[in-house]
Amino acid sequence: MKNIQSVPFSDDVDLLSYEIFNGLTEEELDSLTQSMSCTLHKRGNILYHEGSRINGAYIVIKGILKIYKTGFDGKEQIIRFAKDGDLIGFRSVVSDELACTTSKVVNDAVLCYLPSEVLTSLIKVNPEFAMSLMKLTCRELGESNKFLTDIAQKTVRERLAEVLLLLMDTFDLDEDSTLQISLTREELANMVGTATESVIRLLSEFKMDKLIELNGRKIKLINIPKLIKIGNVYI
Amino acid sequence: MKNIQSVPFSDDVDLLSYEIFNGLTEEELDSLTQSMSCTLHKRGNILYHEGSRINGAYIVIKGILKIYKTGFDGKEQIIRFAKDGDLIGFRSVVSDELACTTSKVVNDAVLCYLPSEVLTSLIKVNPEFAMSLMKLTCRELGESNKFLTDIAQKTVRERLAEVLLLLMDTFDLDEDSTLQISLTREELANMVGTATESVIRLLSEFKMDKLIELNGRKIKLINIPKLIKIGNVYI
DNA sequence: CTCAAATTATGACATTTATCACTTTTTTAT
DNA sequence: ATAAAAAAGTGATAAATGTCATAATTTGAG
Repeated sequence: MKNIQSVPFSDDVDLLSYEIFNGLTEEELDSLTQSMSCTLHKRGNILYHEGSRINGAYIVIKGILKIYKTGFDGKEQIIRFAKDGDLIGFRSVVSDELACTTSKVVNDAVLCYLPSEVLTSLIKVNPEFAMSLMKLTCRELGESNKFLTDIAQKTVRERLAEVLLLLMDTFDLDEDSTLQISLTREELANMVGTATESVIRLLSEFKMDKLIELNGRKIKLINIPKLIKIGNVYI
Repeated sequence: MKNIQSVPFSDDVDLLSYEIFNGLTEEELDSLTQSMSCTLHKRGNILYHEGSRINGAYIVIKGILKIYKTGFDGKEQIIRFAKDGDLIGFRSVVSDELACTTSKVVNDAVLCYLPSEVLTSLIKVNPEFAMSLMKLTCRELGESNKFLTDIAQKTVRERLAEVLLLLMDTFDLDEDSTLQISLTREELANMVGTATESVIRLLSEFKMDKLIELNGRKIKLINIPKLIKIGNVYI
């Protein structure tokens, strides 16, 4: 497959710098490095499909992936994005269930594969690591519940404002206060949970109201306080 | 407070029978029993509020609680229900964050309080217990993501059918195929993520279509296959 | 560079769902 | 048992959002 390439594990990647691996000892980290295989994945590549059995997790070294579920009529619902330092696929490994989401590369990514035996044995051997993974999952659960409530109660307009701010938090703005990540209108719709046309119209409205500027897929946030107000986002 | 009463820890409650405590040794279980304080909570009692700091989790011995988030305009979004054997409040203890939900007693409940130190020390000492808690959280996360997708993509009608089936799975039907749990229309609306009036109207429609029978808050499911079809529920 | 495919954009319209105002019924507390 | 409060039910209406059709523009593969 031309869109996956094996890449040597680069020595300048410092696993320790990733929050998840905080509790690991030097030796554990070394053996982890040994058992990892790292690959380069091109945009569009699917790591795993919803419903498939996965035998390990991936740590994202570089790049961006979208994690989504596919609804009854085939429409994607984006659950979250993963970027450097994020662990993906881990939920299915631990819960011993089939993957409940699909992971697709949005920006070319370098990923390291962690076989589930390695992961579970680390959990059993190192309680601090177990705790740190558990924290991770609990935070994710908190976010998922929050977003569930938002989708249930906020209007599409409010949710779109919120999503723009969420993207700002996750991927930052460049010097120009433009969102560093660029998504298609459809992908935005799949985050917000609405129709693509609705996102297009609302973005135009936001532009008219001088909240944002649009330049193809680049979105520049020019009135963040107002977006916060519209999205009912309390920080 | 008259709606909380301390109750002696009854010897016929077998903690081991709860899935979460599977991995614990006899001694661990004994010391756990020692450090637990059990109380009886009346309907309407709030265990903890969203945003409050909680210093322990509760194991539900008996009764039903609803776990919900409060939206911007004060509307509740029910995330899940907890019943015998379920652990609640645990997420905030582990992630070391403020409670992100409120827990309210729906059916009078007996709850045992587990101080967070006891819980965290058990996690550190017993990897199997840690794993079992992690599994629990991961499953919950999977469910939350599924529900998120449903709310984002399904119609209110579909979601109501789905919620009825969910309640069937969680609380079973009696001999009469009536849902064992009875909720107000507003509570149903707060699960489905819609207005109370919409639930009232849709329940009437379901009744007209001979899918259910209504008797006050008692809901009898008389055409489950059709409900499955309407809710697009694949089992 | 070029062309097909994908994406973005826009208008018209249908549908769903929320909101409000009000009545009836049920539940709860005293 | 009775009054007050809460919940259930109903209709009218408005607002939000989805759907469909179609055109313009952009993107990306070769």
